[in-house]
Amino acid sequence: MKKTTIADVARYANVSNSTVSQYLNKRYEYMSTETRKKIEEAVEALQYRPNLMARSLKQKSTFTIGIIVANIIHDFSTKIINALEAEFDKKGFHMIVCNSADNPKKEREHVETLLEKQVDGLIVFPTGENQNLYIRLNQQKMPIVFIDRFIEDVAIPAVLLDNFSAMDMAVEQFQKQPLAIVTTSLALPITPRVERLEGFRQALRKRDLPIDERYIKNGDPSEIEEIFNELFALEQPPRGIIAANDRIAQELMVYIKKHNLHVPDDLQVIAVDDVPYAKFITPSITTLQQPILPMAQKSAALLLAKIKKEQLPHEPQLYRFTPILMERDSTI
Amino acid sequence: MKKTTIADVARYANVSNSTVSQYLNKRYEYMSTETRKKIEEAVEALQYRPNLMARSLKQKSTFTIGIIVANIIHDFSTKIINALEAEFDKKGFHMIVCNSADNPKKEREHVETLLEKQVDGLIVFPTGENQNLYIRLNQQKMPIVFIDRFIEDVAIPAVLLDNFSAMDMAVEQFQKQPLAIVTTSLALPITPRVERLEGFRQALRKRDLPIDERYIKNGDPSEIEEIFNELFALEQPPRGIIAANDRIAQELMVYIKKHNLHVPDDLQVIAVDDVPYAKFITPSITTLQQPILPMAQKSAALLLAKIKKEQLPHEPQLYRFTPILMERDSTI
DNA sequence: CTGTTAGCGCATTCAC
DNA sequence: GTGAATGCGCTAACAG
Repeated sequence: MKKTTIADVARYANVSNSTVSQYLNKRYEYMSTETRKKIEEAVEALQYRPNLMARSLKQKSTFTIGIIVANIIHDFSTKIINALEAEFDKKGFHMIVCNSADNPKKEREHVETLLEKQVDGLIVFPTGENQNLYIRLNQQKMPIVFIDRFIEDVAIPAVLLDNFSAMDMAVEQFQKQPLAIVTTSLALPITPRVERLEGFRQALRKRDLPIDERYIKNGDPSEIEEIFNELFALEQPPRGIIAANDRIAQELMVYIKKHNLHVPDDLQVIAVDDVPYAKFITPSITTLQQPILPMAQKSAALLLAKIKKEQLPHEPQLYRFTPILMERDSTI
Repeated sequence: MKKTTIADVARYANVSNSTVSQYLNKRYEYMSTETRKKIEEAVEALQYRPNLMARSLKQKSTFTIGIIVANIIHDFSTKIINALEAEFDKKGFHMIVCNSADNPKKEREHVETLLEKQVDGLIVFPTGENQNLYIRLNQQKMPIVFIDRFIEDVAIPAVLLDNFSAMDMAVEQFQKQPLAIVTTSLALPITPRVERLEGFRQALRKRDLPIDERYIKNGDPSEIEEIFNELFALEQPPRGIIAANDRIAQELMVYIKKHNLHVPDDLQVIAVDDVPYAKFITPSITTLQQPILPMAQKSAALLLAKIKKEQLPHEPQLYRFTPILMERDSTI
């Protein structure tokens, strides 16, 4: 019942604890082939498993990293988690996954507990509200990488979509006006939401199209249907609409079906995030796919470099990834 | 740079380590309000954070549990992970999430490392291949709960769908014959796949319908298109088809669009797992929704009970959950 | 109420 | 080559 320890193995093999420790760390030069064999047998016989916590306590490294996603409900979050898991698994790291649910307090608490658990590094989708916390951690050289979002004036690298190019690419696809964009709530200044709306405005400006804030909307999922109602009650209903993320895209699909809107003739549609149904729904939906795998790989690589203290001298703060346009029937 | 420890706090506050430890564990009865205040200040001034690993080493409990999903690619897995995260978060537990990718060797390795990291318990989607491992762990009283699948002759509770009722409900919905079912690869005897095919056979038998194995198929995602080709090349193509999980459902949707099959007139469709697009695609798809939240709650509760040694005397081994039928246009 | 002591399981000098 | 001693940071008796 009681766990077998290194001492049990040592006793069984008739050697000292430290020799067993050497063996476990594969420093075989420090022992005879004979003792090595004895220890091998003892480990097998006793079904010995080292206690990595005790080891970590000594070595100050746990081979586990903390992930804090802002909202596990988004498709993008789960896809990133999956990709990160694959990356870190290759390097022998485990991930503790937490959800801040876009709640800065929960975010802070998770960060603290994760640090108390001595994780080697942190990957977080920041809510945007804990600047001081991150500034402090950064000073303490805690390895951190942001994904999807960043915090102004905090020198922590962030991996995210090039939201401005994305919106430019989107606007470029539409043939008719007016254009609208809808995203989830801006109650917090969340990077992709802010940037996508701003990118939308820039793309219109660049083309000398009028910017009318009545066509630039945001709201909680529960309010989205009402938002669409308002949009389509305007004297000039939108002829093209950008769903700024997968949640909005889904609401839009429901709305389109319910009100029997004709895509793309009456309304053209582009969704950010390559939702799985985009290609087989009728009509198929044009999307801006985030390059999940490269983004996850970059994040993992950045974090691992920091953990190994391979700090690049002048590392950029923002790593922006260009989306992949999947042209389909909703923008023909 | 060096982490501040309990000793630093003790020195700063002019008390002993153990008094600080008492304070940290909120055993305030054992100290004067004065010293309590002093320690409070010291903790604040030094920005002290306890090292939970050191604590765990002593107390033999880490408040982290290991999750091993068989295939993170399935919608069901990520939904369960999300629900579990919420449950365990409530109780102050963290989760280390691993993916075995349906590879028994990876599964075993993850189990071992997780144990070495001293997780308090394990929730796993077993591949089905490591009976001996689980039997051993169960003897050692390691708290474990299976989800979605179980292993024969291993006394570990499993939370899963009532696949037999599910198939009966599905068959009941169809109005025309012949009926077919397709699931992912049976290279490994994975519970839901085996049970859904068997449940399908039972449902046919019960209704005195012929059982023709040519209509009961399985294969890797890459082979699915070919499987549909075979199915629809039969002298009597299926008039109703069950997609036994979300991956198959997606392949089926693509196939239907590509070959312009008419649902539900030519072909009726039911999918297991309530895929997000089911309600807004045209025609909408009838699904058998797995009750994710109750399943996650049950699993978490079972595991936590085991961890707290509240072992029920005669706990059942299998907790089967009835699916929720979402009747939509694909089976009208 | 507070301090002393002795581990938790392992790694690492440093003598032998 | 091998072992005894020390400490990682914290908790838990047990004295005082």
